Amino acid sequence: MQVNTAKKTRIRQENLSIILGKAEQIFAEFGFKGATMQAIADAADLPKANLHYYFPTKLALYRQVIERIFTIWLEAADSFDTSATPQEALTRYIRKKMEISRAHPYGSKVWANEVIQGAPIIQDYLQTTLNEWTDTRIAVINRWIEQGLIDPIDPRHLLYMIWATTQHYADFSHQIATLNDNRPLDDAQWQRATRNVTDVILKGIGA
Amino acid sequence: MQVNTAKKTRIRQENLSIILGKAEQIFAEFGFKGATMQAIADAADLPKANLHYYFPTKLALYRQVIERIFTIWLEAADSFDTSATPQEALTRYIRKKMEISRAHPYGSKVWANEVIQGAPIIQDYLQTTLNEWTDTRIAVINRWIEQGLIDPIDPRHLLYMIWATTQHYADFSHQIATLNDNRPLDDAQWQRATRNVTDVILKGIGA
DNA sequence: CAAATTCTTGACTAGTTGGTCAGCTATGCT
DNA sequence: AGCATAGCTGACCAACTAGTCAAGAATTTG
Repeated sequence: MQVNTAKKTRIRQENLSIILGKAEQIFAEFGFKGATMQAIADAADLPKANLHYYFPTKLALYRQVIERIFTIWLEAADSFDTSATPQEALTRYIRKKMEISRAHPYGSKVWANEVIQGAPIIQDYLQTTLNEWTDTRIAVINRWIEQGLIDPIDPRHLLYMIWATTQHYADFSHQIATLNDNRPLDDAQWQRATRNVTDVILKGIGA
Repeated sequence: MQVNTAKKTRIRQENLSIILGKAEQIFAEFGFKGATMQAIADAADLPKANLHYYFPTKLALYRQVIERIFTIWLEAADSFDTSATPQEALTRYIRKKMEISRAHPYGSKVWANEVIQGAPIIQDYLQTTLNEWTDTRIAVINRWIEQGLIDPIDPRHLLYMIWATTQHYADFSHQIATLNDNRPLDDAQWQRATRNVTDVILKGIGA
């Protein structure tokens, strides 16, 4: 049975992967409504009807794209180690978020687009998983404050600042490139950006 | 002639204003492609054909919306007083940007959407006006660094951080509200947010 | 090899949407 | 009042697009 399934799904796995990747790109570039199944099909080099064989509707495809992004987000969330010092936890978390912004800019853009438009699809994720995760980190930050390890800042605004700044490098990459002689940031520039962001935030909260 | 024009355009002025306002809202909520002329017409309580009387095409309407937003952005830009101290200039600029995020969330969202999608419409604004403005402020920040008024940080990343953080409160207002018991931030919370952002950034750059 | 299952695809449909237009009404001026 | 200009609008169309489907090709299994 397992062997059977594995063999069955070889082609399937490949096509799913290609379609999801291209869909992410097209959704990021044109928004949900602006992205057409035909455009995604062309990008994936498949006939449109084939897309509907794997994903019954455009919305279903979009949901899968969003879920993949959310998984990556959770991966970064874990790097906010609640048992570490403020310096360690935040440095690692910021670095991870910057790495994700660089590795998955399209995913970040789709997510941003979705939230900007009122999160019609991912509302439940925000209300449950994100809300819970945020509460635990707020508790940790408050403990740091009580212990005098950082300044008494509102933990929520610290988190918003980290999210905003790190995701900005993905979501606004076009603007950043335009102000960088129309070139995307190179390795050294990404490193410098990460260091700058980390330094300012850590120093800014007195860590 | 002038009197004539003024009288002529009374109705026109009113309708233009209503349409642009509603269009901003609909574009923010559904993106360019997702926003329909019919939806904008309904929101403005006008027949669709009437929209096309004032704006020949959807793209023309969108351009006007974007231009209005850009004007507001320029207004904020001026508050970055190049002759003031770092503390004064940045405090005023951040406060202004936070005020705009609160007063014009839809405009900010349209702008964000546009940039995320590669700025197909506003590319020229980025290349010219924004680029020039950025260069002058970079020069100012570098002077501050030379004079030892702030830490030697990359001026670009400081600007990106300010843009990202302040605009986050507009663009991600839905997410912020969700994490705030499903309520938008109230007056006190906006003040607190502004103070937090200002404090962390100023302290973070050693100002 | 033959049967069964999975995958592929061109052609089609129903619904949506930007934009048009001809004729109408309201407004303002002399 | 009468004329000219500006503003309004229902009805319509062409283009586009998500989704369907039936028939065929490829792959796997026994």
